[in-house]
Amino acid sequence: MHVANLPFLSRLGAGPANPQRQTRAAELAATLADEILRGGLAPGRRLDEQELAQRFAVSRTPVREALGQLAATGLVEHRPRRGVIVAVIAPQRLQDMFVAMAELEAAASRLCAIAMTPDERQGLEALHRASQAAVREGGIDEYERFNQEFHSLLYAGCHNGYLRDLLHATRARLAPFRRAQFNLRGRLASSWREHEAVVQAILRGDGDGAARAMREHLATVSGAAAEYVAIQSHQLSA
Amino acid sequence: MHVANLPFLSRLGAGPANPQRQTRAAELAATLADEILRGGLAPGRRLDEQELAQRFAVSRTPVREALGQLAATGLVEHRPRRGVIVAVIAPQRLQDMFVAMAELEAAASRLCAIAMTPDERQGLEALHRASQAAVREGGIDEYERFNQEFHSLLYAGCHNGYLRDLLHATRARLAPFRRAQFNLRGRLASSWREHEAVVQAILRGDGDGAARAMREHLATVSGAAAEYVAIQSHQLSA
DNA sequence: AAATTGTTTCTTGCATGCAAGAGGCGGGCG
DNA sequence: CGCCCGCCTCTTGCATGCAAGAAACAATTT
Repeated sequence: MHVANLPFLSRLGAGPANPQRQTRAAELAATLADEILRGGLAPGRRLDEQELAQRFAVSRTPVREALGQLAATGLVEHRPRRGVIVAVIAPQRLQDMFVAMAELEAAASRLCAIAMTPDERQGLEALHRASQAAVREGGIDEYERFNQEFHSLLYAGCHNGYLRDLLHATRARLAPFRRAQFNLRGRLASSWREHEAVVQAILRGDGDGAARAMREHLATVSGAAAEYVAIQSHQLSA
Repeated sequence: MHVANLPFLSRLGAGPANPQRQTRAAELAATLADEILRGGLAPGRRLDEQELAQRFAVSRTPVREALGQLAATGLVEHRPRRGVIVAVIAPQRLQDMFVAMAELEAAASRLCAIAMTPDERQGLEALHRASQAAVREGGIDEYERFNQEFHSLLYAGCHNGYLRDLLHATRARLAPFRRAQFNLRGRLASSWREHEAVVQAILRGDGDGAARAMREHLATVSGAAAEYVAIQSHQLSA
């Protein structure tokens, strides 16, 4: 690339209210992670340093740093001297992740039953009640939003930052493989009832009950893993 | 979609020598991770690029890549344009990690009760029986080795690679704060009895019981978190 | 003396250059 | 006709150079 170092151009498009400027490498890592988790970059796809450098109008150095960071998080795989590819998740590992996710959510539910503040309990109950309307009217999209918020309240309510990080990260990794719409179709009512069991157990301070209810709830959802092979092969062919 | 640090999936510093040659950056990252987890580099300590470059006889480039990877795993903290320091773990987060660790081990125990093969069950029982000798003779070091092996068998027996990774990573992060000897002194017999409860539940296929027993076992151990403040302030002053 | 501001120095972030490994290709060989 | 081996090219890994930000310092002012 023959473009000289033009640092005075770097703020273009960055927006005016840039609170605290990050490094290029961090921005790139965030952008690429986003694309991967959204499914825009299929597993197995090669990430060429020069190509990315051109695309983002930077030199290879920050690109390399970004790829290295992504490799450290497991989102991409680094084969020494042979380049970087988007990580390919084996079907067995995906299955493991769904199972582990259920256990993590169960643990969070248990902690919620013990540790949630009265306000948080009220908030959870209120949200759950509100979602009932979406069930009655069959609003899948709306219910899915309630569903996400429901789980987010649990992540917050467990009052455990580390567990919350594990949950967020695992959820993000599983996001490309969740077909929420698909899973919810025809299951709105039963999903709501499963949530109901979780909520009631939490409200009565029954940690074991909350954990069990959540595990059962997710056991049905995680059947989605079966889809994986089809999705994976489809993505690889693209 | 926002991707936070995914500190827990790091395989840095784990595992034996890689047969295939790695890059300098990866070696450096592994070495530094090891030093940090062993406590050789205290939290808050500044990591100077040039200094590290000299020490390892490389240029700043691979050092920077290594530090970036460590930052992605959460082991160090990167302040843009202000350098890198060894991550300082807040007391609250440490407490959270102990609690989460207990939940993860409980989950593993549950899965063991369900999924362990007959061979694995026999192996676990055999190890547990063998460790009884160390208890009788008061061999703390010996018992600690049995203890580590015991937990390793559970990590393997749950047949869930993702959960195993979470457990390994969390255990590694907590390693500097575990004072195993301290915790075991005078507790050998009770620790063994707690293990006994876990083993028996697993052998009879009682997942809930195994999880509960493991949670109770670790609840006593995690009191170690209280030590943290003293350790931390001591390390910071060095 | 404390605070503030201008200056100097040090460190980081990024671009570029170069050498070595990996993969592709064509020619010689079985 | 297929296989193996050397060459060539492309990519990666690392070193180096340079500019900008941050910290350290000094001098001036209040």
